[in-house]
Amino acid sequence: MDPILDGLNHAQREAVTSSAPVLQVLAPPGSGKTKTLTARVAYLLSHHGYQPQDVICCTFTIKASREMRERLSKLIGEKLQSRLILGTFHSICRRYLVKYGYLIGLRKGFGIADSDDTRAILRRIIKRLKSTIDVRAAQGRISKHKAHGLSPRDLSDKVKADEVELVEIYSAYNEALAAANLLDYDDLLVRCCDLLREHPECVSNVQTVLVDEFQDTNIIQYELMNLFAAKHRRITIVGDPDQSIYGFRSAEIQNLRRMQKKYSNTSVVLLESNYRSCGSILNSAQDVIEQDTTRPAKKLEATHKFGTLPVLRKLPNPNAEATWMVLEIKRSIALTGDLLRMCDFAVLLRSASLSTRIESAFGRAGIPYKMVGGRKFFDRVEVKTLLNYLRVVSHSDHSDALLNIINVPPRRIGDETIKQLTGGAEKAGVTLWVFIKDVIQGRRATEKKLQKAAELGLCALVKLIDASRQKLQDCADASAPCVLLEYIVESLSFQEYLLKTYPLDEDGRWANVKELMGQASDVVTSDGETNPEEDLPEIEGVEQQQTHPGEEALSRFLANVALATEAQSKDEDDGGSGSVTISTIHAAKGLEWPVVFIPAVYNGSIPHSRAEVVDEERRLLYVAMTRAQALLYLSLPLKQPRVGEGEDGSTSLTPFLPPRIVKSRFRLKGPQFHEQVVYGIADTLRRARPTAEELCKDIATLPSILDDRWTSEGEEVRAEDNGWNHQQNWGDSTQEPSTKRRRYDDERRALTSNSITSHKSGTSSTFMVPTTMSTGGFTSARDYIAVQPEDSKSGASSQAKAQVITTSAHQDGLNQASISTFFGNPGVSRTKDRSSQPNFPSAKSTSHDRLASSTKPQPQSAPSHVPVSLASHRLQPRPLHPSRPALEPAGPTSYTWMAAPTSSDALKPARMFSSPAFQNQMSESTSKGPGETTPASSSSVRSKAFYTTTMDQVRQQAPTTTGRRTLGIRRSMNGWADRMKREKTGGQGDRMQ
DNA sequence: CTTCTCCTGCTTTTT
DNA sequence: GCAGGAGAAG
Repeated sequence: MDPILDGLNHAQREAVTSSAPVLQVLAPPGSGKTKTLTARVAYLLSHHGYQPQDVICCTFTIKASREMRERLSKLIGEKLQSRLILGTFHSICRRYLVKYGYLIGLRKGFGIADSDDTRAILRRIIKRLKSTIDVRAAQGRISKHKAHGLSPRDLSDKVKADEVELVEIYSAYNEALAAANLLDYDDLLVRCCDLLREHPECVSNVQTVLVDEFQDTNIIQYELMNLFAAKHRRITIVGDPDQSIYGFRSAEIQNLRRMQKKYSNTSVVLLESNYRSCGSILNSAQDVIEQDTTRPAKKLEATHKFGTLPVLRKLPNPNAEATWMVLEIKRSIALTGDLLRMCDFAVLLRSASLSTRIESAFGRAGIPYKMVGGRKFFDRVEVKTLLNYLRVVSHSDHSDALLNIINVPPRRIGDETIKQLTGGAEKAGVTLWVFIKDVIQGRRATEKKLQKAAELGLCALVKLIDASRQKLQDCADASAPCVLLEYIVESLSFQEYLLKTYPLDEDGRWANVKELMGQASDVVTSDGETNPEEDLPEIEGVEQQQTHPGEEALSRFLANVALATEAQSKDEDDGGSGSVTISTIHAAKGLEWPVVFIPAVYNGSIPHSRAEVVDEERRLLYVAMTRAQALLYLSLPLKQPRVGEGEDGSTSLTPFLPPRIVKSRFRLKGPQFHEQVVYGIADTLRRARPTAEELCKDIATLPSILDDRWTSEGEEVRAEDNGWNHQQNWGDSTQEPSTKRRRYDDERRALTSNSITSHKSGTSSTFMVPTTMSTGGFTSARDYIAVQPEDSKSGASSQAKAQVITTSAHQDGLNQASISTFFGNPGVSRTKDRSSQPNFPSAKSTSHDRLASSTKPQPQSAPSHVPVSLASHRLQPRPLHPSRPALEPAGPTSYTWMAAPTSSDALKPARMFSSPAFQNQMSESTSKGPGETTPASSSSVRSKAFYTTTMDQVRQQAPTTTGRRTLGIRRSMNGWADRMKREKTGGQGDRMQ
C-alpha cells in the first residue's frame, strides 16, 4: 500500500486520494485535518507528478505553516518540501509582490506597515482633518473595507453621511502609505490580487492550490485562492465552520458555499472521527456548539473512551482562580505519577490581558510557563527602537519609523523641531528623510530656524543612518541584519542609554536586545544558499525583480518581524518537563494539550462584552474546549472587580453553559485522581499507565489530594476546618506536611489500594468511593461511574465513515443530506443525524445520575493495604510510552516511515509524536544532537515548532543561549514586582517572596 | 525649546 | 505596565 496513506482512516484516505479537481474537506476538531491536507500534498506530488514549486499551499498562521513544513519534510523529504510555495496568505503575497510588484507599479523595497504604524498614520490624519472618529475604529473600518476589496473610490459612491468622513480618512491614509512606500497587512493581499488579475502569467505555473482553515478566509483571500488556481482550477481546502473564529477579521463562512457555486465539480469529504479528546470532553463541547441553532448539525465521533468529566469550577475571585489553577496543576501532576508534565498543560484565554494574574500566580508558585499570542517581544520599547533603526536604514521613506527614533536616544530634537521638519517636508512634497537631509546639508531651510542643538542632533542621526546604509551595501549576504544591528547598537552606545533610561531593569532590557541580535543572526545560520522559501519559480516571459542580497535579507527580516504572531518562546530545557502554555484561544487553534484550563468563563469575558457576533464567541469556547485531550477545566471568578457587569463586581456564568449542560456534563470540583481516572488519562494520551508506586510517591508534597480549598460554590474553606493554612506559600513544595495533611495521605493510600483490588477483580462495581466530608458525594460518585462504563461500546463504533458527495451547482447541489448538513436546511438533516449518532454519551447521562445517587452512600474507605513506606517511595521517572498504538490513524507518527531516505529524519522515527510532550522532549534531543544539521532544516525540521518562531529556533542552535534562554521568565519577573505591589491591596494573603 | 514627571485610560481576538 | 497628553522645571 502507498505509504502516504499509512495510518489514515477511510475518510481521510478518501480525501487524500480524491481525484476531484476541487475538493472540500470538512472536519471537526481533532479529526486530522492538517494531517489529511499534508498527506494530500504528498499524494498530489507523487501521483499527479506536480512539481513542488507549482503547488501553492496557504495557511493562516505562521505556526500552522511551519508545522505543515515540518510534517511535509518527513513525508516527502526536506528537499521537495522546501520548494513548495507554502506559507501564510500574507507571506506568500509578499513573496509575489517582491518579485513582480513592479508590474503593478509597486516601488522596489516596499515596507510593511504594522498596526502601530497604521495607527500612528491614522492618528496624524485624523488630527489633521479634525475628525472625531476614534483611531482604532477607523483602523478597523478601513481594514474591513480593504478586506472586502473596496477602495476609497468604490466607497465614495455610497453617500452615507457617517461614511463620508471615513472615506476621506481612508484615502488620505492610502496616500500616506503610498508616499512612504508601505503596504499594510490588507494591502499585501489586495495588491497581490491586483497583480494576479492584471498579470495572471505570474502564476501560470501553478498546478494546484491548497488552503488550510478555509473557514477563516475573507473575500480577498478567497479571491486570491481563485487567482492562484486560475489556470488549472484545482483546489483543495480543509475547514470547519464550527471553528470559524475570525469573523472580526472579515472571515466569511459563506466562502464555502461560494466555492461550491463557482466550481460546479466540487467534491466534499467529511471527516467525523475525533482522535484527540476523550468522550466526556467531546460531549460537553458538542453540547456547547449545538446551542447554535443556525448551525447545521454535524457528527463528531469519539474514538477515545469517555474519560473523566470536565470541571466547571467556581472561585471567589480572579486571584483565587489563579491560585486554584496552580493547585490543580500540582495536584494532577503529583497524583498521576509522572504521567503529566508541565508542558502538558495549557491555559487558554479569551483575552491576552487576562494572563497577568495567572502569570504572577505561576511565578510565585514556581510554575514555569510561556505566553503565546500577542506580539510582546517585538513590542518592547528597546526592541522596537532598534527595529525602527533597521527599518529606516532599509527603507528611508518610512517616516513613522524615523519619527520614532529621531530623538531616541535623546538628541535634543523636540516637538517644535519635529513640527518644523514634518511641516516642511509636507510642503516641499518630499519624504521626511529627504527633507531632513536637505536641511542639514543646506539645500533647504525650515520655516523657523532650527536650534543649534537640534541641528547637531539631526546631523548625528543622518550620519549614522548613512553610514549604516553604506555598510548594508557592502554586505552582500544574509548577515546584513545582524551586522547592522551590532553596528547601530554600538554607535548609539545603546547599552549605556538603556542603563541611564531604565536603571531598574537595564538587565532585562539589555537581554532583550541580545535576544533580538540572536534572532537577527538566524538569517545567517540558514545561509549557504538563498532561503528557498523566498524563491519563486522563473516563468518564461515574466521578469523577476532582482534585489541586492543584503537589502533583501534585511527587508525579509523586517517583514518576518511584522508578520510574526508568536514572537517569543522560552527555555524548554528546564529540568525536562517544559512549561505550561498560556495562550489566547485564537492562538491555540489547531493545537492540543492533555490538560486545558479555560479560566474566566463569565459573561463579558466570553462572550466578550465588545463582541459583535455572539455565535462566534460560542465557537471560540468550542475551539478552546476541543483543544483538551484528557482533562478539561473551566473556571470563573464569582467577583471580578473591573469587567463583569454587576456593580459589585459579581459575575455570571457564560450563557453558553446553561444549567442543563453544567448539570449533565460537568463536575464542580477537580476530579479525584484514583487509579481508574489516571488510567483513563493515560489511555487517552496513549501513554503507559503509571504503577501503583508511582501514583503514591508524590502525595506528600501536596497540601491536599482533593480540590477542596474552596467549596464547590466557590467559597473559601475556613482554615481550621480543613487543614488549609492560608498563610503558606504554595510555591514552596519543600515545606513539611502539616499535621492535618497526614489524614489525606492515609486516604490516598486507602484509595489506591482499593482501586487495585477492584482492578484485579475486573469488575467496575466493586469500587470504593473514598470520600471526605468536604467533597460532595454526588460529584465524586458520578466521577466513578463516568470513568468506567462505555469503553466497549464506544470502541465498537469508532470505525470511521466517509461520505463523499459530488455536488452539482446546476441542480442546486444541495439535495444530499450530508451537504445540507453543512449548508442547507438544518432542520431536516438534524434529527436524522442525531439518531445516527453513537448514543453512549448524552443518552446515558441520566442513568449516570441515577446510578450516581444510588452509589452515594458508600462507606468510608477501607484500611490501607499499601505499606506506609510506599508513600515516600521514589522511583526513577520512566520514559513515556514512545508511540501510539497502531489503531490510531491520526498523529504525525505515521509519516515517519515514508520519509525520503535522503533525509536524515528517516533515521529517527521516534521523534515524531503529536503530543506536545513529545514534541518538546524530542526536539530537545534533536536540536542538541551533533550531526543534526540538515542544511535547510533549521526552519522546519525541529519539531519545536509549536511555540516558537522560525527565528527562535535558530537561536537555540546558537551557542550563546545561556544569556537569552530564560528571557521569557525574566521578563515576566519584571512585571511581578509591580503587579504584586498593586495586588497586595486586594490580594489573597499569598505571600510574596 | 527640551526634558522630566505625573496623570489618565486602557485592553478582543491576528496577519 | 504602557502610551499619550499636560504642565512644570531646566
